[in-house]
This record gives sequence, structure tokens and C-alpha cells, in this order.
Amino acid sequence: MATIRDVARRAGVAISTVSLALNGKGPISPATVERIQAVAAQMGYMPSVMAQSLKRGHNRLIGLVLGDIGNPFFGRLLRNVDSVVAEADHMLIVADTASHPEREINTLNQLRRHRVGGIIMAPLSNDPAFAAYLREIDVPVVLIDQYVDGVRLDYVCSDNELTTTMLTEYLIRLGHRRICYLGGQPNWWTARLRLAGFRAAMQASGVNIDPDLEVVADFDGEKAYDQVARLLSRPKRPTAIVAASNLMALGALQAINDLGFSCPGDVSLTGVDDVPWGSVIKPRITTVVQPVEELAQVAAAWILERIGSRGGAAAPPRTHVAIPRLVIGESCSRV
Amino acid sequence: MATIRDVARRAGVAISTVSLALNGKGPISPATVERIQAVAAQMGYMPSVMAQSLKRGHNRLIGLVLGDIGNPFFGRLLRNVDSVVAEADHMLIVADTASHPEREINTLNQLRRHRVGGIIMAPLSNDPAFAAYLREIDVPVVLIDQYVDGVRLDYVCSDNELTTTMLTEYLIRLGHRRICYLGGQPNWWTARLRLAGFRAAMQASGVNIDPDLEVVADFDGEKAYDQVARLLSRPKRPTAIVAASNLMALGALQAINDLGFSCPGDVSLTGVDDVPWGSVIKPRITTVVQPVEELAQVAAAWILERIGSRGGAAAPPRTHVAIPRLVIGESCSRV
DNA sequence: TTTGCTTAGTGAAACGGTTCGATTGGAGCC
DNA sequence: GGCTCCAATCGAACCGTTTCACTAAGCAAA
Repeated sequence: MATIRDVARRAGVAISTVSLALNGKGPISPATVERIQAVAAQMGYMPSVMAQSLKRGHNRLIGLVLGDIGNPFFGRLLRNVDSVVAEADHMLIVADTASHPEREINTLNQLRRHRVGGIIMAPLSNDPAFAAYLREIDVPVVLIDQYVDGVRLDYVCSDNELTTTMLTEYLIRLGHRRICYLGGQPNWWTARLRLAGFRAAMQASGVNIDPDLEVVADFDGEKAYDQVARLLSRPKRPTAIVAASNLMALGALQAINDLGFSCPGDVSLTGVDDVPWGSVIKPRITTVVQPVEELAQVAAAWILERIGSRGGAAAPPRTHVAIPRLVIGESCSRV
Repeated sequence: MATIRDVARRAGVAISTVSLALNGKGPISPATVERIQAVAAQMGYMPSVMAQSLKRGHNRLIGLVLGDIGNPFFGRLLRNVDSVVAEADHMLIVADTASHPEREINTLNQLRRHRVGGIIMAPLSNDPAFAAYLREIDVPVVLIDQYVDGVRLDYVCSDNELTTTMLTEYLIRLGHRRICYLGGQPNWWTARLRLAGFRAAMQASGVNIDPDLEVVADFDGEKAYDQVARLLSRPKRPTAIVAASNLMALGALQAINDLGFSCPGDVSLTGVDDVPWGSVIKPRITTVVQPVEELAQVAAAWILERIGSRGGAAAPPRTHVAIPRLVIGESCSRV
């Protein structure tokens, strides 16, 4: 690939003249500018972002660290983040930690070696060592979806507590009392909040929580299937299920069907978040959807802000809580 | 962030000594190496990949250009590509063209400015101008999923013709004759091949193709819904449907249900590719799935090879055709 | 003619590393 | 003591760009 030297030689001017001309900076005569542009175009010259960055002290790269890009939620997140940062002429280095929390520090270090201007991350880890690492990090970081206890960083999420509260209240209004809750691993930030949302709604309505019906299924479809199958084969089975994720809701639905029960006839079912093509799953599951576009846009805008104002990196951290939306399907019935 | 200069000063040695010591190259005394390592660790020094790359002439970045990362197929592709290149200490710059073919050249140019070592791309465009651009490109490119006429580049795909051939033959074996084909836009490479696969299977079995039943639904769920709804309300309706994508299959299923028909009772349905939650969609759709992991791994391995052997970039282009797998569900019945 | 002001363009330093030829200082040998 | 040799370390060039102080030329005013 041609370098600025080649262009300068070919155009018969100094290197600095080429730089000035192509960036439209110095007082270069129109004739010269035109000649240089012509030569550059003809040679297919493109400035090396690496070299530019080295000089300027910052490149136009942003790191995006996710636990599982295969998950459609993160896929949509990625897409929307990309569209915003591309607008600002930035590009995304995407790293998937493949659901291994222990790889996160390593991944972040790699991004730092690349001197990315900022990092957007949906963390998995939530231990003090990781928090300590984040507290010392010297590049702007915006957390998304999941938080890390003990750090002070920008954080963008939807109101996780509200998600399950809305669903639980809805079921209670329909007359349900024996409600099963399918939750995630309690070391996940969002899992704890969604559980709290469920409990708050139950208590607010004065409904007793049967501890046996509050199960952990690790945000995993198969585990949800097993748990629901187990609970449905017991005498006092639940009349409704609140699943803290779409995957678990689908696992639950499959269990309900496979055991010969009907949804919503025998068991009402609700979940969190859209599933792509959810519209063709029968019955359509009543669900609370997170505004992914909003999350992505705010996170992207914030990281660009932090990058833009070098000093402003010290500005106090902000939190944006997006309000999820209840989408009523056909998976719940009055009891 | 500390630079190599800072480390050198603090350790009381020359810059070159630090570089040599940390890279384990020169004959540096063990005592000095240890001291330098200690100082570097204490200062949190990390070499700048940009600076290294500038000197070495190549960075450890690979571009991945996709039309829609929101699509789970590409999400899984991304995840698997990332896992392979990460193994080789490379990172991925991901760019989403948001289904705008006209942005592709721009995106590729941006990646070239970043001096990525190679590019993996699922192209949308397939016009001569784009082919001409690709023919001149000075960085290794591996195409995946879709090809571009008139270029000579590595290409990784699954046997697109075979996908629809397998489905069609399966339906014919079940006794179907009036088979509807839902295809994609003919300017898409994969759409043309899948259509050809359908026709080949029909002709091989001596079944007449009713041109009215061969419709274009643009790989789009809504369009498929409309088309199927239209065809099903006519007197001589099809007894089976081959959809050239999962999205169209789901649209078709919805239309079948909404019009009061049953699947597979009245209409048999088949599709191409997994849907992430396919296992809970009733009925489970018979489908041919592409081995995404295999595609991703081959593409990643090939681009790493091209990057590795600088001269080898001129090696003749290869093509890898993966064999898709027929997964029989409950959406088809004998007629 | 000298002075001063513009305009157009140049040269060199700097960014943060790597690499290689040059330079030490000391040990071993005669 | 002078020689060679080797291990350990250093210095400088270089990668591709930007930026800024500087110069050379042209011209108007004094």
C-alpha cells in the first residue's frame, strides 16, 4: 500500500505538504492541492490510521466486550452500538468472552494494548478482584446490562426489578397465587434484581411466596425445562410461571407441552425479553421487553462523549435506566 | 499509560534493553530481565499494539463485514470466528453494513485504512463495480456465505443447492407434488442456488413445476406470510412448502395457522437453517441446517493462513463447501 | 533599495515501539 | 601488559503520519 512518501515523491512536493493538502489545513495553493489529490487517488493512497493514531495519541476504535454474541439480545445490541459509533467515524473491536468470566480481564488488557479510546462492556464477573481492576482502569468504560459492585462507572440498563414486578403484578391481577419464579444465577446482577422485583410484587399484594417455587435455572433453557417438569409433576403445582429470561420461558413452555399440560389453559407463562420470531411461537408469550435500541444508543453516545472530552473522563458517572414495556400475548389466563 | 521510555528510565537502562528484555530476545542478564519485568509490572506498562504494528508492518486485527449482525446466523458466525482468531492472538473489527450494499466499499476502505491483516466478509453486493473493487484489493479477503461473480477469492459456504434439493426430495418421497417454493431476491447468490436446487429436485423426479407456486419473498417473514396467505386462499392450493430461509418458514407457518389450516395436517412445511428457539416452535419444522461452526472455523483458519504467509497471499483461491444436515421435525406429513 | 507582510511550501521533531550494528568492560590467554 | 573474545547493553534508524517553526519568493509601501 502506498505511503505518504510515495505520494510526495510522485507529486514532487514535501511529505508535509501532502499531509497538509489532503487534510485541507495549511495554506497550500489550489493547484498544488489538486495535483496532490489526483496523485493520491491514482495511487490508491489511504492514510494509515495506525500511524495517525500514534501521532494524535488516540485512535478511533472502541472495544465492545460481551459474554455471548450468539445471544440475539447482544446481537441487536451490537448492531445498534455499531450504527451509532460508525456515525462518529469510529469502529468496533468486538470480543466475546464465551461466557468465561475469568477471561474478562485478559480481554480488557488486550483492548488496552490496542489503545482503544473506550470500552463498552456487559460484564459477567462481579467479584472484588474484578471491581478493583475496573477501578484502576485508565480508559473510559461504560457498563451495559450488568453492573459490578463497588465501581463508579457509567451504567446503562433497563429497570430489571420492574421487569419481573410488572409480570408478577399482571399475573396476580389475573388471580394467580401459586406463582413459580424461574431465576438466574444469583451472582448475576440482573438475576438478583429480577428476583427482587418478583418478591416485591408478591409482598406488595400480600401473596405468600412458596420457597419451593422460587427456583434457579441459570438463564438456561434446558435447566428451566427440568425444573418446570419437576414442579408440574408434584401435587400442588403452580398455576403460573414468571421466567426471568426468554430462554427459560421457552424451556418452560416446552416442559408444559411435553407433560401434557396446556398453556395458558393449565399454566400461565410470562417471560422477559423478546425472542426473535416470537410472533410465531404459539401461544404468543406475554413478556416484558427491554428497549435494546435505547440501551445501545445511550451507551454508544456516552462512550463517545467520554472519548471526546479528554478531561471530561473524570466527570461523575451516570446511570441510565430504561423502562421496559409489557407486551401482552396469549400465554396467560384468568384463574 | 506508561510508555517504554518510562520503564527504561525507571529501571535505569536503555529503551532497547527494555524491549529486548520483555520480548525475551537479546542476551540480557537474568538479573536485568527480572528487574525490568518488575518495573514494568509495577507501572502497569503494556506495549502499544499500534506502535508495534507500525514497525512490524502488520497488526493483529481482522475485519469482519456482515450485512446484519442482528441475524442470529451471523451472530453465531461471529462468535465462532472470534474464538478461532482469538486463539491466534488476533482481534476482530466488526462492521455491520445494516443491509446497505452501497456501504460495503466504504466499510472495506475503512478497514484498509486501519491496515487490518485480512477481511472476512459476507457480501451483499454482486455487481461488476464491486467485483472490480475486490479484484484490486490489496489485503487478503475470504468470502463467506455469499459469493461475488467475477472475483477469485477464498470462499466458504454450505452447499446451497443441496439444501433445497434435500428438502424437495424429502417432500416428494412423502408423496407431495404441488410444492410451493418461497425464495429470496434473485440478485442474492444464495437465493439463486437454492432455487436451482429446488428445480433440480423437481425435474429429477419428473414433477411439473407450477410457475405460480414459485414465489419470491425476499428472505422476509412478512412477505412470506402474504404470499402464502394468497396461495392458500386459491382453489388449487399447494400441499407443501419449501422455504429458502427460516424466517420465511416462520412467516409461512403463521399464515397457515391464521387461515385456519393446520401444519402438517393440511400443509407440510420445510425451511432452511436452524432457528435459535426452534425446538419450542410447534410443530417442530423440518429443516436443513448449515454447519455454522464449520463455516466460521474454515474462514477464520484461511484468513489466518493468508495473513501468516505474506507471499502465500498469492496462492490460488480455495473453496470450501460444507454439507448441510437434514433435521426432520413434525411439520411434514405423507399425502 | 530596504523593510515588512503574505503566501506557499519545507524540514525536522515527535508519537512508541523494534532491531541491528556499535560499544563497552571484563575475563582469559600468551 | 597487551591482545582477543564474549556477554551485556546502548544508540540510532526506522515504521507513517502530523505539526510547527521556519524559509524563500513575491510584492507593496516607505
